[in-house]
Amino acid sequence: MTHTATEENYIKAIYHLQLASDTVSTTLLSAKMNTKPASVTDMLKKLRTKRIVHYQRYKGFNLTETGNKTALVIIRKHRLWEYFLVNKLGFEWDEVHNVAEELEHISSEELTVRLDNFLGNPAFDPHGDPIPDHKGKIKVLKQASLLAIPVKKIATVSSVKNQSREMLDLLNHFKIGIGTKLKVTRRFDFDGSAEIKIDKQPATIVSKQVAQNVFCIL
Amino acid sequence: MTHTATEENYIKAIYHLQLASDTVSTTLLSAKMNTKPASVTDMLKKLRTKRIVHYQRYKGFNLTETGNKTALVIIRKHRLWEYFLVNKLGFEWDEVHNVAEELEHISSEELTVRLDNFLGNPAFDPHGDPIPDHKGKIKVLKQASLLAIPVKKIATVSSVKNQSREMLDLLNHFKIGIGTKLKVTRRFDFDGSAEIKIDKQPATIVSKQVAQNVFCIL
DNA sequence: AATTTATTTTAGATTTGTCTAAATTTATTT
DNA sequence: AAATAAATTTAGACAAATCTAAAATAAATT
Repeated sequence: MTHTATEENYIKAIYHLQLASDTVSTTLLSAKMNTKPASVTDMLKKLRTKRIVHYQRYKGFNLTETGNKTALVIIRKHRLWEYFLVNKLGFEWDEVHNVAEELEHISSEELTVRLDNFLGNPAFDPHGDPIPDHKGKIKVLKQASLLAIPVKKIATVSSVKNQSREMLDLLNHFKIGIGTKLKVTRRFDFDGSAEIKIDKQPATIVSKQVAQNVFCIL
Repeated sequence: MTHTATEENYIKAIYHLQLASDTVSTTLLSAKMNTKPASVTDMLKKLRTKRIVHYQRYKGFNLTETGNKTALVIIRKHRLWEYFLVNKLGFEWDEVHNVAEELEHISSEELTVRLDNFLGNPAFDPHGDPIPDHKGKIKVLKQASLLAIPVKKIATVSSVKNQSREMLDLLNHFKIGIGTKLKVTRRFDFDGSAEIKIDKQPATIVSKQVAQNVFCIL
């Protein structure tokens, strides 16, 4: 079955909200979609007849098996295009999201397969988020933020949660990117900041806000 | 001003019909768009308020200056994506049209610029159709079909009108592609077929239908 | 437990792009 | 030039995705 771009956007949004909690509420989804709760209710009825969501009035909702698979296809396309935009067209990190929001709705399956191969079947997008493979399988990394990793262990930056321009600027200044190896040398309880060290460079301090958003594998 | 994908499709269709004759009729456009004449009338009113077409009821219509520029932007994107699909992703000729029909509506100007550069600013798409540059300028070739070029002059295949799978199959069999150098050695008036020669290969005969669709520069 | 508050749903309206059927205008033919 | 045919437009309707305002249900508080 095919879906409109709007339906796909709802499906994707439900998927992301379900990562936090299994059943999703109307108001929460309306906030994420920048629509009114009434519009969400209308859409849920449609998605229910398409067997994309389990939904009973007043009881919240979540994706069916089919809905989940559909979400993963959309996310796969989104992240493959982000990879393309950054690694082939030279876009910056923070510029790609909106364009990828449009590209993810291009329907051709053949296109997705060929794009995936052209890019070398990447497992992670430029922000470090995993790209589902053609079966919908996701590589899960055991990640922890700079707030949570043990002190003095070398870690590799694997993803960055906040994908704003401002964050990118700051990380560029610190010379931190996906794949950067670093260690947390000290933590300061007063403000939650952390001292980090990259190679032989002099140690620097990153704020709690930064530390919360930068994830590493050990 | 921005346009919906549907509006863009109408604009592009009007552009193509205008190549044949300067003013376009409702029925002709409805046939091209696979809609009813009444729907075309509705859309024309909208495009008129957007100053995309000159239109007076019962009198036909054509694109304004603005409409023309808009059409060229859409065609530019369509052909750049076709080039990408064939030359980077390895699609065949005849598979790319439908996908490019979707991709041409992606709105980011930055994307178009970067894609163009990534591809090396190509002047012609895989079918030999010219790709408008960022100013809307088109490289016009003095082309003639195999029916019209003089006998025994070496010519270079520059474009193919019919872009079907069947045509591609036949041209692959003859080893004819964009850029192939050949000459017409004889013509047969009975059925309009032509004998052609490519390099040192033995001469072959192509039907009138093929000859009409293959265009060359001298 | 009753009341108040918050959430969710329904009802009815709007916009976009389409349709059919009927009316109008233009073109063609006798 | 009148009659017929063809093309075009109008009028009114429908589905999709949204909205506002009001009603219904659930959750929280006294």
